[in-house]
Amino acid sequence: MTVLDSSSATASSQVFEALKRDLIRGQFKAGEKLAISSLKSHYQVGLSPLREALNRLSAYGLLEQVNQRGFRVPAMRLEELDDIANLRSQLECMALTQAFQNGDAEWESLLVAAHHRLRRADEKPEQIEEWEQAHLRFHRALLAACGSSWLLRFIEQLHDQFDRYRRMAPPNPEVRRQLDAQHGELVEYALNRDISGGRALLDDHIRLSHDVARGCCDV
Amino acid sequence: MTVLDSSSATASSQVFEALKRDLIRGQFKAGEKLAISSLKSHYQVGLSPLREALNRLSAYGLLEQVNQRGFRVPAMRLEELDDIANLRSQLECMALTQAFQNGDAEWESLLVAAHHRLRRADEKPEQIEEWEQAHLRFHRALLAACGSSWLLRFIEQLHDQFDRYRRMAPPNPEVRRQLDAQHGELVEYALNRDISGGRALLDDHIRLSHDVARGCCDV
DNA sequence: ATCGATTAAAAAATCGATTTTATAGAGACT
DNA sequence: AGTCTCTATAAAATCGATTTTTTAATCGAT
Repeated sequence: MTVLDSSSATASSQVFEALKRDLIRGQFKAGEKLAISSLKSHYQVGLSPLREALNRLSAYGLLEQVNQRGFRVPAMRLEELDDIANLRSQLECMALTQAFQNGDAEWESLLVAAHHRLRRADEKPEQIEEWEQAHLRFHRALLAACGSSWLLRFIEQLHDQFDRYRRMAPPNPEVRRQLDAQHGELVEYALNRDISGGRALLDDHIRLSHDVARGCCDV
Repeated sequence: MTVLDSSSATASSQVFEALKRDLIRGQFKAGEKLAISSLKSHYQVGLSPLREALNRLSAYGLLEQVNQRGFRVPAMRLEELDDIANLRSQLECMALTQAFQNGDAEWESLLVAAHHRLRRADEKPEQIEEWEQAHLRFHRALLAACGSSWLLRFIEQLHDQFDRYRRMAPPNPEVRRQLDAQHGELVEYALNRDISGGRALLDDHIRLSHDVARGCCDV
């Protein structure tokens, strides 16, 4: 049973966030059909806010809705992973270029701060969720200054999709070490405004995760 | 009062489609707060399917939801129009390249067919909606063979956003003539697999609509 | 045994009513 | 007059029950 906080947010948006997290974490089996009544008791909400959350999640692409047949978790397809990784790489390199061109001192300091928090989160390997959040925020901070809110929106969406695949892979300390090193290098490139270096590294960074995820995506 | 058809689609998805169309058509004032009860009577549906549709539309970006304060139509901002047009241009050129590389005979014939329907729709100027639909389908057909479903998804979303601005502009026969000519040329480039020519033209095509829309977007 | 139709059960979708929250307006005070 | 609080109203969000549709099981026929 997941307890929802009692902030001013509506029940609907709380379930949305909780369900989104769980879908990306892989708490549901790929291709599985969601049993609404069990979700109701699991997340402790009524039918209306739950259905509203499910509708938002299907518009976002983390669920599929079939008319009169409810909601299902999208299947994992190798072809789709490749599509997501490839497009993510292209869009993020595009954003990186603009961010390196437009970024100001404020952007730099937020990026350095996000990187610091990521390194700190790295120290406690037992709390994956904290690291995941710090990781997402780091990548957000890297591109935040790109100046295009629609580009950032699509990148965020692809990142969530990508993570759904990436998080299927078992933890690999060696890969993790490499990825962490790349995060540090990305900050260096950002501060030096080295666009071509940054693009190449970001591309490698995504490719490395992609290759790992690829190994766990059957069919 | 909008009458909904009686197909097998759920009330929820029918309102979604109808509302989406009306939002893009500019039937609601930009920045306006939606009065749920009046929507209920206008679209002749109950509260639940209506709210589900509104939730999907905000996840899609055609509405904004504020906690405990309902749904509102996003404001029109010149800055956002520029962002949308610019990103749309980049993503569509990316897709065009891939479509021209991957497209087969089936793609060619569907494109030619879509173009034909667009020209036919052009003949009856009184029925804007038919032309709009044919126009959307033509642009879909042009890029359909790009091979990336996520890229197509984002392009569709941007196209809808763009149209919300474009359709504010009053009809301009001269511009329309130019755009129509470009559609024909795009087909030519597609059949010849002329990627650089196609990209340049598609870029011009979007820029032309962008310039027109820009004139009607105050602030 | 397989296919098709019929029906019972389960699940999805929708409705109407209730609860909660925001908003606007009246009155009291500075 | 302006600001504050309180209250009445309106709107949003949620709940519980009903309706509709799908799914699964049963029976009969080929």
